[in-house]
Order: sequence, then structure tokens, then C-alpha cells
Amino acid sequence: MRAKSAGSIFALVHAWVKKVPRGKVVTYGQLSDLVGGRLSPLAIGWALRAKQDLPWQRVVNAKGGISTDGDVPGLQRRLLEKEGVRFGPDGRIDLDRYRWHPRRL
DNA sequence: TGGTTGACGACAT
DNA sequence: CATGTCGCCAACC
Repeated sequence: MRAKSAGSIFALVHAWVKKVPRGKVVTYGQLSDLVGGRLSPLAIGWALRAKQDLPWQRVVNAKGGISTDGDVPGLQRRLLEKEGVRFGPDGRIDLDRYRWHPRRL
């Protein structure tokens, strides 16, 4: 299992995303740091691209905005609002308030 | 094999 | 605050 191979890293990213509690969000940068900084924020996107059973809607960019339309425009925002996340007039959320603070192992 | 793209971030100007 | 540049890793052509 190549330690540097993306396989395990991807799984790690998936694991972290699954840990994000309802009503909270994390940024790509945070995930990048969580996996040890071995994956650039861009690579995180690739990891989530396989969004299979992950709460991918809880992953937003550093500005607290949604950068992806996914397959269904507006889906992510709708899902988050359903979890109690409030969007501002700019279509962004208050990261200061909704950002999830993970506990490192 | 090599170059480009992409669900990004941080910093400089 | 807006724009431009670099860094970053993986997938795609």
C-alpha cells in the first residue's frame, strides 16, 4: 500500500468528511491539513469528486461559499440550509460560526 | 510521456 | 475589496 499513493489518502479524506457533524462545515484547506498536508486543496476536490456516500455538501471553500454545482445546481446549498446552516446575501456562510473544529488523532 | 485542467489557498499588488 | 501569480496533487487527453 504505497503510503504516498492517493488511495489511502482518499480514504482518509472520506473518513474525515464523514465525521463532520450535521450543521457544521469544513473547508478544503482544513481537510488538506487534516490529512497531513499531503494533499493540496485541489486534490481534496478530486477525492470528493467520487462523493459516493459522503456528506460532501459540508465541504466548502475558504470563503464559505460553494464552488461546485455538482450535478444539480443549488443542491449543496439546499442541503446545508436543511441542516440549519444560514447563507448570507452573498451566498456565503459565516465560517466563524459554522466551521467544524476537528479533533486530531 | 508530457502538458493541461480542476469542487482551492495564500500572498502580493 | 478585486485581480494576478504561485503552489499543490491527482486525473485526463
